[in-house]
Amino acid sequence: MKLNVPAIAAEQAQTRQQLLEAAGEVFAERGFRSATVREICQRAGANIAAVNYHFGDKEKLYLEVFRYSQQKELERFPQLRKSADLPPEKQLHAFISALLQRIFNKGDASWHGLLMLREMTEPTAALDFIVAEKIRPMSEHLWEIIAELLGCRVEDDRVPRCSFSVVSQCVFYCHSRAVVERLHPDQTFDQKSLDELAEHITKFSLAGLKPFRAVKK
Amino acid sequence: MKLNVPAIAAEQAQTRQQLLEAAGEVFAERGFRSATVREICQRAGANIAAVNYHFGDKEKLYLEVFRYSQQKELERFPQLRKSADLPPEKQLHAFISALLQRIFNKGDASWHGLLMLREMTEPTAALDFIVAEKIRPMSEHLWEIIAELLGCRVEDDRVPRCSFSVVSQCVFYCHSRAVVERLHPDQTFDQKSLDELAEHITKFSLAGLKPFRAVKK
Amino acid sequence: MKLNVPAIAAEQAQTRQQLLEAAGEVFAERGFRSATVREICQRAGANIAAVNYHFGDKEKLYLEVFRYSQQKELERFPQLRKSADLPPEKQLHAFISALLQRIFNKGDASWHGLLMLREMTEPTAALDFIVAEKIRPMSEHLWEIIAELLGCRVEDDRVPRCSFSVVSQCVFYCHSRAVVERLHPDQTFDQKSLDELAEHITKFSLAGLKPFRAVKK
Amino acid sequence: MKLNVPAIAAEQAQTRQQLLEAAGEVFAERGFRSATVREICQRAGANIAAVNYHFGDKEKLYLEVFRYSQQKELERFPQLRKSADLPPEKQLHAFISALLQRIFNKGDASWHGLLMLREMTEPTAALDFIVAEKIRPMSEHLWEIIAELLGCRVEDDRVPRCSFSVVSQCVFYCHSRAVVERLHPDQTFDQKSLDELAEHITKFSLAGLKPFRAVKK
DNA sequence: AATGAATGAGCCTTCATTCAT
DNA sequence: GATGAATGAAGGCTCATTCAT
Repeated sequence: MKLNVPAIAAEQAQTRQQLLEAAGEVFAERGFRSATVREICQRAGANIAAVNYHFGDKEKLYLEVFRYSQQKELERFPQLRKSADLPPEKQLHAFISALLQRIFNKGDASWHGLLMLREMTEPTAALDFIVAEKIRPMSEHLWEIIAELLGCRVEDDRVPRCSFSVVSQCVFYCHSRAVVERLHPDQTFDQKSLDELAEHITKFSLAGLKPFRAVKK
Repeated sequence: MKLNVPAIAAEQAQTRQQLLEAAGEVFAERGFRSATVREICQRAGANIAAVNYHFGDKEKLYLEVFRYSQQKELERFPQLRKSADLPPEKQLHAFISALLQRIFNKGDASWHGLLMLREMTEPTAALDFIVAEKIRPMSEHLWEIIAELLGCRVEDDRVPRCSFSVVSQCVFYCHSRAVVERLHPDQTFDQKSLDELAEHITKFSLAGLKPFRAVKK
Repeated sequence: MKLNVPAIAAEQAQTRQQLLEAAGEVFAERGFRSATVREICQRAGANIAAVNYHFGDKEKLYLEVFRYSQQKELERFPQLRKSADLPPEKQLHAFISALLQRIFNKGDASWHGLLMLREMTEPTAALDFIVAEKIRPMSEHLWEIIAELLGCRVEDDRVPRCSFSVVSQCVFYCHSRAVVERLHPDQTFDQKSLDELAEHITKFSLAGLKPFRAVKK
Repeated sequence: MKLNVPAIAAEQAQTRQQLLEAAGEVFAERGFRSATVREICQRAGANIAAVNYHFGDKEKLYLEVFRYSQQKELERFPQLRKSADLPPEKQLHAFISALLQRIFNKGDASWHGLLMLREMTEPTAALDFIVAEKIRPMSEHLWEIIAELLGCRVEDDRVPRCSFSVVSQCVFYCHSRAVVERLHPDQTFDQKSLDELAEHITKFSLAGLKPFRAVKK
């Protein structure tokens, strides 16, 4: 009968996780303000008071959702690592592919990107967390690839600008998805399309970088 | 006593416009849900019942704001027109410059872009209107430029993809502004920076387009 | 038809007053925390949102109730004034009588005293207001009477102590009423009893003051 | 295993007492409604369900607190007894001193008086208990002293009135403490002040009783 | 026996909307 | 036509209480 303690702990953890998942969905769908604690609890199959019990209040739950999202993403997509043995062109293609995969990541975690998008429009404390834990590491990885392609140091002024030119082409399909779908209703985002898209962005970017190359290294 | 009727009508029109301006600001700042009718009416110096009186309800006001925004923008930025006499490289640069200008458009109409951004995250009927009236015309203009640069027909599959690659670099600084400011706190968006940015994007894009050029067509 | 403006103003004022009266009763009966805005609005025949509309929130209403109470009391009991032509013994009797009248003041204002009693047990900002506006003026009036009876200056140390001895006998029947009623269930507080009580307290106090008289003036 | 049962029983009794002490404090500080079961259990170092487990519900705990308070007070202050060998003047002084001591009783039991004060404003069943167990015995003791001083029978009408006049001067400093502190911020209630106060009240009362003395009876 | 996760009623407050004037 | 007092639904949050363990 001593076993019931871990059982209870597990049950509590389960309720907590269900709340986090439900909150992720609802916050992504409706935004922080429009999301109601009631709906979150209903979707999580929990009582109306569950949010306050487990997280204190709606705002703390919101922050916790981002922490949870980041943790889940780390589990699903082990950190992109610079593989020094690959040529930088291949590394760029790998980076672009991976970023698109994350963005169009379907399934039970599809709200992660939407939440981030909402933070862009109306930043809260959560954005600082995202930038520090997720965006900056990815960004620095890209800088190294770009610097190598340009034949310059990572600190060079051209690096961030060119990085933005690359990244922007990827996140565009996340941020402007609603517009893209209206302009090209037949556009899909299945795995095949994603591969083609990665191909296109890599090709465009590698060529785009050329005029910025250092004359001499 | 009948003489004051036109005066009253003018006053009413003024109240209407003040409501639209105030609503634009407040909707942009807070989003549809968080914006309160009270604040809009206060900023417009109008009665709390003014919104319902002039527009029926909050939602109809929201749609009306976009119509008003589009109309105002047409007045301020006469439609970008393809100037067939310029070489396509110059036309691309002009397009990019103009788009950045619109996006970072300061002044009393600075809420137009923010409102559009909000529509990306949470599309409403307003987005259909924006796409039809604003984005599609601009998009088609860009397609023509790109098609000419690629030496292919406007209907070619490469055209929209390459267009997205160009446009994405511009709107990135709008959509991801909050992130950019956190990654590079010293980045400003004054006129000089905007010109340099247009220069960079044009250079990157012209080079990026090269490998997509039709060998012969 | 221009007359409707004052009519509306009057109606609003009436709702406000009904809310204040209802709030006074409910706060007195239940205390600040236990009192519910719902009950206050119901008793006032107003909507649940009326309190927030007229007073901002529950706390501001609470403070306003005290201001209202003080104003009402001033209307009903014109300020006790030292009538220098009466001998101090008569003045003391008049003071005690008036204080008892106030305390046992029946009718639609019977909650005033109860509210004050609650402030004794759990002081809020309202008590500072009461002391400044109501208690201190009365207190200073009594000091003058006592000083004259003792044949000393108002600043003398004996004055406040003896004043407390007098006042305490009056307010006792307010503060400890619940106990008094349990110890002597047949005790009533009608006008006749109040007169007898005033008689008793005056007699007791005048005699009690004697040993504190200044030997020489 | 059976051997730990008494140990457990002792532990349970200790938890019960800690709950009573904590409840006394919290009820005194916040009042019945504002006091939360959570805080009581936390202060007692007990589980949140402890109150319901040990006392049934919050209200039963409240009543139990008074029973506990009375029992504790009996232990600390052995019943004031009429010492027939002392002259009544000394007895009155002793009574007043003892009452003031109880009222300003500092230390870990300082909430007893506060709780009683709360019962004055909003009597519950607890007040009946207090009156029967605590106030009536003290009251009857005072009546005997007063009757002796007045030279009349205990049943005489003057006795309760004069008793109230004496008692009121003592409890005043408890009930109106918040006001006294605002009118005379420099007033303290240390032992020395209490002795002086007892002196004053005795002097005032003995003199105040004089005109009520039976001429002959 | 004792725990603490979970419950649901109820509180204060906000807000778009209505309606008498 | 235009106002603003009033409405009532709904939201976040608190709390005593319960119940499976």
